[in-house]
Amino acid sequence: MNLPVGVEWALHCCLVLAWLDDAGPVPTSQLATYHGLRPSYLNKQLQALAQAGIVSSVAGVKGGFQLARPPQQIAVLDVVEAIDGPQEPFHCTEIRRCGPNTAAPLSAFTLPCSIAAVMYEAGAAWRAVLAGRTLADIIAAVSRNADGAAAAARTWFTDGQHRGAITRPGRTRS
Amino acid sequence: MNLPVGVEWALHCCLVLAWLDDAGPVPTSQLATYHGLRPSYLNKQLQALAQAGIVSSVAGVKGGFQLARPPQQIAVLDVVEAIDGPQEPFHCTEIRRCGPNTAAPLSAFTLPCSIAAVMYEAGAAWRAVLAGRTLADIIAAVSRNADGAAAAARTWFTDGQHRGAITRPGRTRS
DNA sequence: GGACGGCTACTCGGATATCGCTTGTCCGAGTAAATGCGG
DNA sequence: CCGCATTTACTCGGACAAGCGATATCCGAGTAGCCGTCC
Repeated sequence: MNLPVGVEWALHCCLVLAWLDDAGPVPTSQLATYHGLRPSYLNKQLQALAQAGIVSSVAGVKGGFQLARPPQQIAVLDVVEAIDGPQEPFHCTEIRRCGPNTAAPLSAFTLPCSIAAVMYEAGAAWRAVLAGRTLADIIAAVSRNADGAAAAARTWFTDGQHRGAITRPGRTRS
Repeated sequence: MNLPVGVEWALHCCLVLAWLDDAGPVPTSQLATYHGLRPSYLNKQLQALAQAGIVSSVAGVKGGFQLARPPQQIAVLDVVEAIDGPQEPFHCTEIRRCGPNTAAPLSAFTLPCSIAAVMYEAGAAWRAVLAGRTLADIIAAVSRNADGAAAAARTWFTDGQHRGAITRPGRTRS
């Protein structure tokens, strides 16, 4: 029950891309430098986002990624499922049918497994929260909590500061 | 974002143990045969349940496992966390502080990351559903959907049928 | 001076290695029942 | 026949491997800007 690290990376990148919406495409290298992440692996996450239609990629020398939809139309769930996949956390393998009950009539199993039903209900609650929060909500929350963040990011990116790439160690989880 | 298979196994075993509450301890081998599971690996899951205080183990020749609490006091969340661990699905690594913002004053980050807040909220919703459903609820649901299941299990276990262990292939996910 | 063709540098995109964690297995410590023996 | 010590078989408990997915990296295809040349 661990979400891939790429989910966090993708969400933060989407937030930055929303802040820089009108500034043209942003390349992976700048996003990686800004967040202190490895460009190679971040590239993979952004590819997944592009394949899901959340961001659009433009090739070429001034290329990069930009949001494909306005932030109000990007749910957090969209980003999570783009990286992690749309599968349920819990998979029912119908073990209630694997023991001596194999001989039982098939009609006894028309209704779903009650255990799986509870787990699916929990998964639905999880997705409901993520589906109800959009990128616009996060933007609003950040502007409430740390108002200067958006402006600072815009300044950093538009001024093209590439100095001092602060890399963080890979694979070591604090 | 995948729950270990052991979660499903543990929940089904708890259900059976609840049905056989007054019949004394049930050994791993019988639980494995009944569900068509590998005894060695199931033993590991039951150990985790015992360590969490959900089931109590009795050693010896007629030993096995039995529920340590009445089913009304065993939430589904207890079983899930006993197997999967109590950790959040999402881990905030504070990447907002890793880029050029490293130089920013610490006071700018007193409030939690808005992205992490949404993810934590989703995790809380997930746990809330699992915490609100107890083993007794599942028993009630099964008796509604498949009334004969409990009685059939009781008969199978008390009659001591060990014949024909139906094993299911490991690692192959249908 | 303006337009065009070629070049270059930078970007995304996917194919390719590596590591940790879940999965899977095994054997030893411990215990309670069963058994044989003595009273 | 009853009580007790020994044996025995069965249980849990934890230590020990294997496989797969997440993590991490690299290089090739493609494109847009730039530069030199020609008209």
